[in-house]
Amino acid sequence: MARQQKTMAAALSKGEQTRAGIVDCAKRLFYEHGYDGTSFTDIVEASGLYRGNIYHYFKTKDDILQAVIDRHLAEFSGLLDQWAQQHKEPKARLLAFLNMITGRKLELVQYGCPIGSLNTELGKDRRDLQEAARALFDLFRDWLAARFVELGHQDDAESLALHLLGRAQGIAVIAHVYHDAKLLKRETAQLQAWIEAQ
Amino acid sequence: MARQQKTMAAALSKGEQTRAGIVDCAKRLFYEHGYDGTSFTDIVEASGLYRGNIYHYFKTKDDILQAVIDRHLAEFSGLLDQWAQQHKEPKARLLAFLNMITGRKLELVQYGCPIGSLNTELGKDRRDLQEAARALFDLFRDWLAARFVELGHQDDAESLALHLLGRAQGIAVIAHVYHDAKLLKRETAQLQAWIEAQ
DNA sequence: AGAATAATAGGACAATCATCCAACAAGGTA
DNA sequence: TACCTTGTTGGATGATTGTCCTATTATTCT
Repeated sequence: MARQQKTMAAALSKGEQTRAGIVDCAKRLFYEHGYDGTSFTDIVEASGLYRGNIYHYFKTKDDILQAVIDRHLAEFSGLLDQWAQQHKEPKARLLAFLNMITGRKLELVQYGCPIGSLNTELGKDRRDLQEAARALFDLFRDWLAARFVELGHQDDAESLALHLLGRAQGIAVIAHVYHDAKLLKRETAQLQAWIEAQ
Repeated sequence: MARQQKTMAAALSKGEQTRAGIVDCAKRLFYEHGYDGTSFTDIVEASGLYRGNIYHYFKTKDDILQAVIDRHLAEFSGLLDQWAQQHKEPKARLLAFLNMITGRKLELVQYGCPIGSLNTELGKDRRDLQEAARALFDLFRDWLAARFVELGHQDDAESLALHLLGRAQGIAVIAHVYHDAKLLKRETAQLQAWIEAQ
């Protein structure tokens, strides 16, 4: 019975729901307060569980982070597929990437880029975890590079992808530091022009 | 006697030396391990003091951070003055900014930008401290903007300064995430061309 | 229905954290 | 010399951290 439910779209067992809820809360908390700034207690309280219970799902805090990274990967991966379906022109697909940025400008201004700030934090003292978080950059880098290949830039597709990623990161950092949504709009508009010139 | 020594250039009293040593160690530790990743014990051990002694100089860890920010401000401010003296042409002065980045590429690749990563970390959970750390960005923004005014961009000098700062931040983030010094060189070369086109 | 497994409840653990204190030594000043 | 400020030593503080038990209850499978 439960096996059959699993084949259905959104039918999760009770445990799977709890686990997903923990990852949801942790994802938000890690984004808003950082990995180190979020304690086990914070996650426990946010997900409405008891201390010991969460340990039934994740052995360590690092395991929770890995699950959060996997969740991010799944969500962004879904977004990329969506963009590829919605737009057929390479440039239109690249512009969808910029639309995500402007569409999320409020949270970006308030908390910075979830991928960039996570990597920056983990890069300081947790190189092992940063390697896992780097996969999020890889995901975008490869997808963007594929678009530049579509545009005929076979030789420097990866360089262009990393250039675009870097520009986006820089915009996020400055917009976050100065809590300036207008700056974010202005700079993404410049990036848009850059894409259209490729 | 001690009063007279203070009027001399590099004559610090014993206490002032100890205090400067604490700030030195904290500056390095905060950069390499982050603010939250550095404990009081770490600072105490790195500066070769005893636990209680450090409290004689700084009441709280936040006070140490403020002193570290002030130290950064003083050092970068000295750098900016130096560049202004060494170069008279506005573009040459702007290129000196890029030379700092390429000159520090090894530490940038290893630990990221000291200003950017500090602001990113503090922006998560310590808005009060991030406001203090933002002064480091202000310092560069204002100096760069003054150079763009010299180049005749009176109206959008600040926008151009923030654009340049953002580009530099993005380069630092990506180069750090991928530990890629070549990427840093390649991207700064593009920024150099951008400056020369202004 | 009964057995096996998953999930919940609640507390305990040692370690580490920033902070603080009080006694002590040193050094310059009167 | 006596005094007072500055600096040193070394430990103690309570709060918080991540991790880990052990019962007990709920769910799932046969």
